[in-house]
Amino acid sequence: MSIANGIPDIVIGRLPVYLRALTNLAQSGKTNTSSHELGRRLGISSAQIRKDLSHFGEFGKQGTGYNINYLLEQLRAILNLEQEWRVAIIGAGYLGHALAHYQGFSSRGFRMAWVFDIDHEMVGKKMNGLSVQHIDQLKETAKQENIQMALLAVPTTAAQAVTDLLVDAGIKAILNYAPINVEVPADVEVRYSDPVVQMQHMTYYLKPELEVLATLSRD
Amino acid sequence: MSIANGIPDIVIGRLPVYLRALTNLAQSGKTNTSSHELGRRLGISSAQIRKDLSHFGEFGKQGTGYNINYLLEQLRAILNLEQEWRVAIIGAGYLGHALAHYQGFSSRGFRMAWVFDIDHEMVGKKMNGLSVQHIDQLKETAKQENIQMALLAVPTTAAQAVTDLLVDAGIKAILNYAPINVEVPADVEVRYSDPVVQMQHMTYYLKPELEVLATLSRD
DNA sequence: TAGATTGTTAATCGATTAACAATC
DNA sequence: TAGATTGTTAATCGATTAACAATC
Repeated sequence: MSIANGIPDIVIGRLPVYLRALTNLAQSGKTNTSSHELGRRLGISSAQIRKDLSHFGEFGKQGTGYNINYLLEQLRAILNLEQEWRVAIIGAGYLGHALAHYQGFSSRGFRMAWVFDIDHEMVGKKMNGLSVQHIDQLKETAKQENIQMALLAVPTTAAQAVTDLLVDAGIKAILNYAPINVEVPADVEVRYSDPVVQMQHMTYYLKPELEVLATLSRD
Repeated sequence: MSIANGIPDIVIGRLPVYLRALTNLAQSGKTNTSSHELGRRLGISSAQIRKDLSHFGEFGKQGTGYNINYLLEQLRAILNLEQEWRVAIIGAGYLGHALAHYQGFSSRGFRMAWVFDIDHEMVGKKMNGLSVQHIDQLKETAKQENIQMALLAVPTTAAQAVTDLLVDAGIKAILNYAPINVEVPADVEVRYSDPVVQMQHMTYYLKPELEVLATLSRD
């Protein structure tokens, strides 16, 4: 995570969530909303939403709230989503396959048109119309096609080594699906997507089963 | 997210990350570590790690740090991971397919042995050996098999309706992969996994391309 | 013993919330 | 106008960090 240039990273992290909620509201036919309505939908306070937005300007009107399309435009500009970002999928396994077929990227600012794998057997195979390339070609392709981001969907054991290749290829943002923390230079963004971390977060709040083990451990 | 019973939710959220890092350290053959080493790996301060752990007890020794296996055991106990949690995959599309084939669940406390879909055409098909069931069977199966958690991998348009079915079936924790905030009763945990939200968080920090549009918008 | 590292306290830092004047 | 809602300030609340006595 970058050191935020004045604006807290936790605020930046909420903007895509606002963007998503506003998009959903717009699709349901609404043209206006308020910090209260948005907050209710997201389970956060209206004050927090207004405060977050106030870091970037004034986007609403007293009495009537926010024009959804206008606020969407502004959020897209803030998040640098006025351009299309080019993203490589690294790893042509089941997860890479699912990512290559996911329909939700292009409408939200991302072009996923490249798949790489280290296995020569996979090279040339098609994934949703995309031809799998060998990872050795990454650097050249990344430069040519101006790829700045990668989704890392390789086995845990390969994650750090492949990350090093991504960095060497000039990739500046990595979403890592492998359950391991990778090291990168300070100018490279890394975020993590590990379902088990999220699931284990939830089990803390769940009622454990009553079972023999529980009884035994009471001694 | 639950209201934490005294212990901040943000602390709970870091425990699975500690658990993961410690597991990786153990696998690399180490038996001991320190808050400094762990912090360096995770990019957080050693003080924060010690403070987080201090909410639950004393797990280390002055001078020598932490026994990795002991700390792993303690963290598993805190996160209710001494039992195996049973988890249903909802949606037999590409993502459901990838989840059904993912090898990383069982070793970390989760048994993924059930796949449901709303499409009758999918019912009976096999996914990594699992027979896809119709969503109408969810409630009965969930009770019988004591399923408490679900991974929601259905289209956005179906997410809320299917969530209602999950809640009705007694599911108490949902990891939602659809890019929409769903409403649930207060006793149900929901967390989100939306790659685009993470990617849009990163684009904020990336240098936008220089392009004609950028020049024009400077006026 | 000397060095290392814990657990904890107090201080600092930062984020959230409540409240309200401004104004649509 | 009356009602609604913004943007912002100040107060509150909470999280992080620095420092260190205790002790392995």
